[in-house]
This record gives sequence, C-alpha cells and structure tokens, in this order.
Amino acid sequence: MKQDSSCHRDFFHHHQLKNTPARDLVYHLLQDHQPLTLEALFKLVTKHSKKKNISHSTVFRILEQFSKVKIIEKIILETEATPLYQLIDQDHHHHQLVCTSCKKMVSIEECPLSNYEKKVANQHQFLIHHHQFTLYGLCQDCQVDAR
Amino acid sequence: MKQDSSCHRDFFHHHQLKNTPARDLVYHLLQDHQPLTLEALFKLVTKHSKKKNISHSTVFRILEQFSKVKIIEKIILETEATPLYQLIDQDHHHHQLVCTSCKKMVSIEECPLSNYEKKVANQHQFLIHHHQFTLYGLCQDCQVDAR
DNA sequence: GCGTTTATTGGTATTTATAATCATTATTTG
DNA sequence: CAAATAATGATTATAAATACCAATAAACGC
Repeated sequence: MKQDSSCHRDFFHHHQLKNTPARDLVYHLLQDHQPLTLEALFKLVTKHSKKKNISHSTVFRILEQFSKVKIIEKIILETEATPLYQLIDQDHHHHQLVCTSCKKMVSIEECPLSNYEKKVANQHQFLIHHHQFTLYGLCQDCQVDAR
Repeated sequence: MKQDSSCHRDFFHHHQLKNTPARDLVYHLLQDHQPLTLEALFKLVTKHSKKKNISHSTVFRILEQFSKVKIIEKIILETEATPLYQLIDQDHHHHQLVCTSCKKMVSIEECPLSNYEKKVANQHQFLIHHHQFTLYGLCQDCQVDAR
C-alpha cells in the first residue's frame, strides 16, 4: 500500500519541513512514477509546475531532505550513472530486478531475507537496520534479441 | 579460495592486457587487502612501487579495465562516498555486512539467494546473471557506544 | 637481439555530479 | 497581520569521473 497522500503534509510538518508547492509536486510526481533520477525528476517538475518554474537546486535539495527523513530512498544501480529516488513504502520494502541490456526495471515485492538477516546478525553480533538487494539479468525481450 | 596469483599474467594476456609493473602491483595489492577505494589504492601503490611512481590515471584505468574483464568488482556502499574495488572470487561470491556508524566492513561468505533467484527468474522471465546484496547495521562496539 | 606493431603511461584538460553560499521570497506562528 | 523561521533561485565551488595525446614500454616475428 502506498503512503497515504493526504498525510504527507503532516509528515513534512513533523520533520520541520514547511509545506511548499515544490515539495508537494515532487512528492506527487514520485508517487506516480517508477524510481527517477534527479534529472528525470527535474524535467517532470518543469513540465508539471503550474506557476513559476522550480529550480534545479530546489529539486536537488528536496531529494536530499526527503532522503534524510526517510520519505524516499536512494537506489544505486549498475545500469544508471546517477542514483534513482523512490518513495519508501512503509509496509513492504521492494527490491529491484534490472535488465542490463535495455535497463528496464521491475519492482519485486517479496523479500526472502529476514531469516537470513537474523542469522547473520547473530553470527556477527550486529544490529541490522536494513539491506539492499538488486538482481541483474536479461529480460525476455533482450534474451530474444541476443539470439 | 583466492584466484591463483601465478595465473594472473595468463589472465591478462587472455584479455589483451599487457603485463606491466603497474597492473602487477595493483593486482597484488588487491589480493592483500579488503576492498579499496581508488584513492586508498593509489596511496598504497605510491607506497609500494619500487622504481618510478605510478600515476593516478594509470591506477584509475587499471581499475576500469579489471572491472570490464571481471577480474575485479565494484562495490558501492552507503557508507562510502566512492566505490570500493575487490578481486572477484571465482568460487564464492561475497556479500557485505557494514556498520553504518564506524564503517567497519565484514565479508560474508554464505549466500542464501540462489533459490530465490531462480524463482524470480521464472516469475519474470528473466535470465539472471548476478545480484548485489549488502546488509547495514551497527556492529557490537557501536551498539555499546550508543548506550 | 632488433625493429615493428600495438598497447600503456603520465600529465593535463574536460566534463559531470554533488554540494555550498547568500540575498530574496515565502510559509508558519501567535 | 507582523515577526520569526525556513525555502528558493541563481550562482559558485568542490570533487569525482572520464577523455585526450605525445612519449614510452611491452610483445611479436624474424
């Protein structure tokens, strides 16, 4: 389930982030799209901003701030030169399945790692907070093309 | 088990990489250390190079080339501003367990993901080549410090 | 070994991404 | 609505990644 969009203003407020048109727009654009790079997001912002344009630095800073307060997460993929950003799903975290040829990205819901995480935590006396997991390969189309 | 150090020259040759003192040194330094950043490796190279010094661009390019022919792999961690590089272990791949406080890094041998990989491959009709997996948390020392 | 071919190297320059700065403008609070 | 606080835009600074090319070194055939 997605983070309830009507609550994001409270969420901003809770983190001493003022409610601004720019933050609102970035939030909603991230809701409606696959993970985006800063540049891609900036283009969308430019396209969708009603009144005056929003500057590149503002978008950059919003991504920084959202990351810091864990509204979004930063994803680094081998197929992308710059990081992707996506809203954090409070209920399920996602993993990525990425085609190394066409760079298509599929979000995977199921995560098989919690038991393993506990085991490693025990073995090494770590308190594990989170993990990062990405699968790389060829999608069906690109397998066909490779023949 | 480590890649046999006596074979790396053949490996270079097979990939049209000439045998040079710089490549030799980089290869051996990577054998003897934890994953290293470019800067850290460059410092080691400078310390260990017998005759003339080896330039920064040479070290950079060697890492690029080694990555391309899969002698080494690039690891991107949330705790490091720049990538780490390590020799690829042909027999077992490793995963990282990283302390977000002191940035300590532990290499984990066991990988629980092959079955899951098959399942996802099937579901999404992907041909999966590799995956990337990292655990983040607090090591024992840093848990204690946090109290 | 010796000359030829081919790739590497060092040093520098360029490009790009990330981050800092600061005066102006907007949002929130009482 | 005024005061306090934070955000914004535009620019600049820093740092990382990469491209360039003339000089040099390694490999190959003889």
